[in-house]
Formats: sequence, structure tokens, C-alpha cells
Amino acid sequence: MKITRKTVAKSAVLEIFGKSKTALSHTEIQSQMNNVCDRVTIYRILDRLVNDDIIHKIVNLDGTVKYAKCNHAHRVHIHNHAHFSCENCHEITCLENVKPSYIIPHNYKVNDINFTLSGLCPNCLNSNN
Amino acid sequence: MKITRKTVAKSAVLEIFGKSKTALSHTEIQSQMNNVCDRVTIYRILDRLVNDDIIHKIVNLDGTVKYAKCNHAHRVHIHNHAHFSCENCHEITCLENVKPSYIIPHNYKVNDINFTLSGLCPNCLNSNN
DNA sequence: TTTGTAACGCAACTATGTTGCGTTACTATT
DNA sequence: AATAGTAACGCAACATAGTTGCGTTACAAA
Ligand SMILES: [Zn+2]
Ligand SMILES: [Zn+2]
Ligand SMILES: [Zn+2]
Ligand SMILES: [Zn+2]
Repeated sequence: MKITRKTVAKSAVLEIFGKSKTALSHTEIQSQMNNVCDRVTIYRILDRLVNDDIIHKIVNLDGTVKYAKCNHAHRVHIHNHAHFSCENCHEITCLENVKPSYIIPHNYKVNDINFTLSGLCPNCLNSNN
Repeated sequence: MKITRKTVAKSAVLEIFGKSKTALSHTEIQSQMNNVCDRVTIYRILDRLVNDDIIHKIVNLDGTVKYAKCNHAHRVHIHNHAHFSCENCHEITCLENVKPSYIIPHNYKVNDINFTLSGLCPNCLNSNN
């Protein structure tokens, strides 16, 4: 495991994740960064944070990629919880307590899973539109 | 529901899906098409086939998008089966019989689900590399 | 055969992510 | 505090995936 340094750009990204309750895309992060760094740097920071298990990557049904901070303290962990993607407000939320159970043929070896639900979130369901 | 016409390009795409046991990306389809039509046309055909419930869209963990033909005769159906993505040969297969069970808070309304497993497929597991 | 329009080709554009390379700045060591 | 190794950075250029507009073609119903 390599050493990852603390830089101003990385700290800024982490602060944005700290303030956000939902998952964030590269573009969303960039627009909150006030030109602290280049957009390529944000890509590289996100890669590093994923590698260090500080954030995890979420791929939505429509192909959009977002990231959310990990709420686990463990050094090594898998993200087998569900993610909810709202079709109205387009927010993606971690449902840490929702985990799928399934039976898979024994001749497959599963290393990672992605379980995404899409529909209407509580907020958008209330404001019935 | 609009009328969708039968064209040479659409027939070619359908024939390719008929021959394939795994899901196909736009690029993979294009390379099997022998320049029957423009690449934009393939995008439009895929959109139409998804709308007509003839194929379904699969988004992989790495963000790549593939399509597979539907094995249901029903007019309206959801694709709640699992998809397996092999990290070695990169083939994506429908696991029609694998369906996740899960409990979600009642204040969410689920319209669609995406359940993708990644790891090693039976083929790549046998040729132990 | 006529006719309305779905489907098409082509060009241009956007969005997202990657790579190479010379420069900057973080952190451990002296 | 000064030094040094290298992680991280900026910038430009590139790559890939998907979209849009518009004039033209060809499918299918009348
Ligand atoms: Zn919402
Ligand atoms: Zn999550
Ligand atoms: Zn395989
Ligand atoms: Zn499938």
C-alpha cells in the first residue's frame, strides 16, 4: 500500500463529501470546488479515495457515475448495500441497511456486487408530482 | 404506442442479438454489422428496441453499457434478474433465474432495479488463471 | 401508385474520462 | 532548517460514448 499525501485539493474534496448527504458526481464536485484545482486532478483524487476505501463508486441505471463516502471504519470492506436513485430529483442515496439476498450457481465466483434501485425518493413522493 | 417499422438495419441488429449468448455493447454490434448503417442509426435502433421491450439495457460496474434480448413474451415486464459481469473475459450474461430479495423502507417507491454481480464466470474459473 | 412519416446518413457537437510530461509541493530524513 | 525523493499537480492533447439538427430515403398503409 502506497502512501497518499494530504494536499489542499484532496482536503477540499473531502470537505465537500463531508457536507453532502447524497452521492456526488465528478461534475458536481467540480462545481463546488471554486477552481481550487484542475478537473483532471479531481479525477485522480477520486481514484485515490476509492483505492483507500474512503469513498465508493456508484454506477446508476442511466450510466452516470457518482461517489459517496464510506461509513465503515474497517480497513477492508465491500459495499453490498443498495443505492437509491430518484428519477425526479436525480439524487443518489446510500441505503446502508438494505442488502440483497440471492442464490447464485456455485460455478460463478462473485467478487463485487452492484444493487441499484430507482424510482421516487421520500422527498419527491411527498410533494406528489 | 407508435408504430416501429421493419428496416434492413434493424433486422441486422436483431439477427446479431439472436446469435449472441451474451450481452452486447454498441461498439460490439457495430463491428458485426459490416457497415450496414451509420453508428448513429445503431444508437437509434437500440433505443427503439428497448422501448419496445425487445431488448433490455445493462449498466456494468465499470460504467460500460450493454444490451441483451428479452426472453419474456409479456408485453410489459421488468428485468429484475441478475447480470453477471466477468472481470476476465468481460462478458456480461443474464442470470434469468437469479433474482434478489430485499426489504426497502416503505417511503420509497421502486420502479426499476439493477442487480449486477461481477467476478469470474464458469469458463474463466475453469481455465484457472 | 400515392403519400405521410419513421427511419436514415452525415456532420457537428457535448460530455466524460484518460495519458504524457514537465513542474510543484508534500513529507521523511539528515 | 536544509535536502531529497516522489506523490501530486497543471496543462494540453487525445479517446470514447452518446446526442442533435436537418435534409433525404424508404417503409407501409391507403
Ligand atoms: Zn427525489
Ligand atoms: Zn453507498
Ligand atoms: Zn469470463
Ligand atoms: Zn438480462
